[in-house]
Amino acid sequence: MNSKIFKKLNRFFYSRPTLEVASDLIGKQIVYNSPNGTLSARIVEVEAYIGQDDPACHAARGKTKRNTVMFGKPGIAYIYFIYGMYHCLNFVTEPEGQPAAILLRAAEPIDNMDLMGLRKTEEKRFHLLNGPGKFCRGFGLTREQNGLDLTGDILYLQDRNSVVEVIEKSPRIGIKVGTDLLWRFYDKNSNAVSGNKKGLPI
DNA sequence: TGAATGATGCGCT
DNA sequence: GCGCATCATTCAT
Repeated sequence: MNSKIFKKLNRFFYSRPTLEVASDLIGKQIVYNSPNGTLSARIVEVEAYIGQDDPACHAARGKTKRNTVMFGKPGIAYIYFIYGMYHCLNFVTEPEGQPAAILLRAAEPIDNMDLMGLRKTEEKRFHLLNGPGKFCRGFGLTREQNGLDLTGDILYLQDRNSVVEVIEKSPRIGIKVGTDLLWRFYDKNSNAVSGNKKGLPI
């Protein structure tokens, strides 16, 4: 079976230093066995949010009901609701007790684009998942999936040995503090990076 | 074609 | 009440 040749990312992968994990995530495949079918995409853009000293991190002012999973074990999905209408998906990193996570900002659709497209039609291929809110909308992820274990069989990441020639770094997007840190990573050669107006036909 | 803005709900002070 | 790890649309240039 195909699943045998792809290695699912395990707990140890996520437990490492967040910036290492973030860089390694570019080119990996995210798979979601949703109620409507299996969706998958190639990750092309992420951002790191690390600990209590990062002013932009949700954990900067301590543990709250919302950010609890960030303080838990690595390899868990942290999903929050934002701007009254969007969701953002993060992967919890670092050993338990060290709050940190990686925001998934953009991906290239692989399997079941039509399912993603049913939620938002007339999209072009590389415009379907090119933003954190758009990714969750395309995949149908909401707070109901907050806390899902990424080492399980519902939502997980795997290594497809996808080639990434150039990983670019930049300041994180959409925040007002911590903008001096170059904690955004993206595949320079992808057309699905957020903010790219071009896009290509399906 | 770049900048400004409205939509919309919830977590946190 | 305020502000937010966003996005699509509108408006000005």
